[in-house]
Amino acid sequence: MLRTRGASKRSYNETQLSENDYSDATDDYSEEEDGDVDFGKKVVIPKARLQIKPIAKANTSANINAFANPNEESAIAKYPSASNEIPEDYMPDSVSRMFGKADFSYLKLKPDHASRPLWINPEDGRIILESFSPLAEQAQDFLVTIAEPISRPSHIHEYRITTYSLYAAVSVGLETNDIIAVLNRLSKVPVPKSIINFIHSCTVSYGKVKLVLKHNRYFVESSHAETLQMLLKDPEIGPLRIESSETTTKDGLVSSKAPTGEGLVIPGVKKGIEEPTNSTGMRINRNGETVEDIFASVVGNNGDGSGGGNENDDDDDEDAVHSFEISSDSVETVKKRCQEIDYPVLEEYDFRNDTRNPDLDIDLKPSTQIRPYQEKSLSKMFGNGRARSGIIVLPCGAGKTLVGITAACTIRKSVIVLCTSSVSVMQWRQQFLQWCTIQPENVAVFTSENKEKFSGDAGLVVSTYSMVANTRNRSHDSQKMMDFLTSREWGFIILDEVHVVPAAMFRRVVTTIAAHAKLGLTATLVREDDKIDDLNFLIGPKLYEANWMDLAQKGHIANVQCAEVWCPMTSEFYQEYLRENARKRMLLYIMNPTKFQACQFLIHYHEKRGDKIIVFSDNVFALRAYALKLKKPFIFGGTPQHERMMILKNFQYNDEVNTIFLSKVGDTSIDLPEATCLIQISSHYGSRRQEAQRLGRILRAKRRNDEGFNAFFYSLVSKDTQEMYYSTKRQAFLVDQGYAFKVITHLHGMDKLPDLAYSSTRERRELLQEVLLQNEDAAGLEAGDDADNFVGRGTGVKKGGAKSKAKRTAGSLASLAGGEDMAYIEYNKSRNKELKATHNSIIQKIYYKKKKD
DNA sequence: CAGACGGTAA
DNA sequence: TGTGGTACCGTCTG
Repeated sequence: MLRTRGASKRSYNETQLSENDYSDATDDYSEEEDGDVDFGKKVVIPKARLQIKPIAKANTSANINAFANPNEESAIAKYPSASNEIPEDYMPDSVSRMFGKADFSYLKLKPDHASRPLWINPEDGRIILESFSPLAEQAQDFLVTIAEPISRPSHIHEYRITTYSLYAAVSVGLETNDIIAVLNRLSKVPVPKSIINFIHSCTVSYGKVKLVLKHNRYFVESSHAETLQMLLKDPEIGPLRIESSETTTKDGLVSSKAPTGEGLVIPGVKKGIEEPTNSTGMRINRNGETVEDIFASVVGNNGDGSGGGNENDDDDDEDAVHSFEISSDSVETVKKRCQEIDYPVLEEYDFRNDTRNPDLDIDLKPSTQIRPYQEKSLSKMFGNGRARSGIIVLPCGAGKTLVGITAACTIRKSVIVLCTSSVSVMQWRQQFLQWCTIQPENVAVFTSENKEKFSGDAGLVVSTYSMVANTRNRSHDSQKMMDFLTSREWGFIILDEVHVVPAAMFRRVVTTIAAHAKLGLTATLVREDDKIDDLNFLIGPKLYEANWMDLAQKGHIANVQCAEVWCPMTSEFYQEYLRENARKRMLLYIMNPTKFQACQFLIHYHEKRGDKIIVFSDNVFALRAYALKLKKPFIFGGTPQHERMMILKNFQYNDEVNTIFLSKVGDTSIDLPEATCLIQISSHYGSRRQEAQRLGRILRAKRRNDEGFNAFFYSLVSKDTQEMYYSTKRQAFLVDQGYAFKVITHLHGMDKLPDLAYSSTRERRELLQEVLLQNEDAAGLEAGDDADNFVGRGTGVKKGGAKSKAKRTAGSLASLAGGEDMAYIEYNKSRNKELKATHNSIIQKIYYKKKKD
């Protein structure tokens, strides 16, 4: 039943598209590269492109239709049925939706199109970037500013212009005409009218309305009085205005002088790293350095300081600022409404001219240096000399914390940091003390066990979302601390793991804490619900998003080989699987003996190489079963804190503990030591964020660059089960980031592994009985009953073991039969090909086994 | 310190 | 095509 359902969702035609199309398309370009092409030459779109799915629903408030949400399309691939073979054309769907149903053949190519890297789809604002173009890097910088990255595999990147992305572009200082000019410059075809209109209609109203905090009160501000009048006539916003005691003009608005400011230096920027011309450290001017760079390289230097004065676009009105007050309770509503009516609210903090709030004595230590991409993200934030509120997206291990700390050192006002767990609270505190000069007495931690204020009139508070968002009874100390937090004005708030903020309770923190500037940090700006867009008005636009592949190539994060291992169900298990209901099925496919064996094999394999391995299982029963059987330590929710610490310490330093098993605790809230190999045994439910977060656990393993890949990520899935469906969904985020997932259908040598578990029918029967029994009285299972006395048992753990880092041994492959260890097919062929050419990894030595002749 | 509770993610 | 059952967190209480 399952099989037919899977099969009916997608046709092979669609999945087949990506690879073929790339090469076709590339050929098209190179054919015309000779230069003497007619302006009128038609674009030839290979037939396959024309029959892809219709584009999904139109985005709300988009002026041109069909701004599709990529996530709406189901990512169900067709899986082969009972046989062990994979069809040759099996392919996941990261880019298959690229061209939509559009036929571009009516578009006229520019004569020199070959040297221009962009295609623009006139119908939905999708932009395709040829990432092999010499201009690709600059084009990417530009695109990431004005458009949303949708999918960035190796050769072709897909972006989309949306109302949000344009909002972000304007808020980092780009102007309508700049956007269009650069776009036109980069595009192979003239920018379509529809797109120009869209950009115009979106951007004219952007940046006109601001929200400012004064004396702990909120004001909606604009240099255009008529804009505010318009807002006040809005049925939702109008009633929310509160009468200010200040003298108001006859139109009900308060007027004051507009602030000015220039010449800001971000600390920590190493002189002359990226731009040798820049000898005085990076000075950021009103236009934003990065943007200008793009203009210079792409548009040429004709701009005579192009785009100057983009902030206050109507010069005549520049000096006067009008405003009306709203209560803190209505801030969210007002911002939401403004976003809806295409007047998104800009939040900027002119911290250098803020004399009312006391300065915080904080600076980066001289030894602290930030990386180019960290600097780039910060230049988006401080591009006009003020602090813009918004979100910075960096992969795990890329130094988000340091970005936050540097921002705090730039603003130099009281700062509050919110985290999801108390472990990260301590980490933030520690990192602040490590990287910058803040004094410990100026740092306060606010959690259930620590409620001390800082001394002095400015300081740093680190706390958790639940502490601040709590609506229930507070302890006395907690209430006092909370009063302290709400009674004062904060210069800056850092929201760690900002993707949690849209949650119903957590979102209130952004208004209960009155902060001038807000910075959201996350690795994965995705949620499985539709709340992620709310961040646009809760926090602000996405200011910067790093490309994982870029960072990996530049050695900032690890280069990870991802693989999905297909484990056939044993016949006994599959029979039961078909019989059981959804809940029991889950346990059956997780406890599938073949999967267990695959796990055992991979652990064995990677331990021999000297890898440090983390095995993830969402399911606690399976976690324990696997770990106990393999005699490895495990940590789950019920594991007491000191035991966790002990296991992690051993994992980190003890040569004999190279594998640990983790439940969902490992996703967040555990400070994991470096690992180089990750195996997921239970990965049901399609959480892209969880998948990315787990992969993030091995991204720090970047120094050991001995074989091209520094780290390995395996997902074990039981074949022909529900798991296959979820697995594809989960991978979507990583595939969009450009990761290639290989499918491994057979682990050669697995059956020859000594002590292979469940190799006899009897053992498998017993396991099945156990699983079925477990199912029956699941209620009777006391979570964690014998976990306590497990630690270290049977693993040969020597407590406080020898301090030595993992070593890689290269020789292990030879010991494996024939060198053809696994059979695989490739998910993302182009990416894999690339890697194959330069690297000599394990999986490479493995080849795709075709059908037996 | 356990246990109740409410929160989150999917 | 949506909701749900599970694992986990943090906080407060006695």
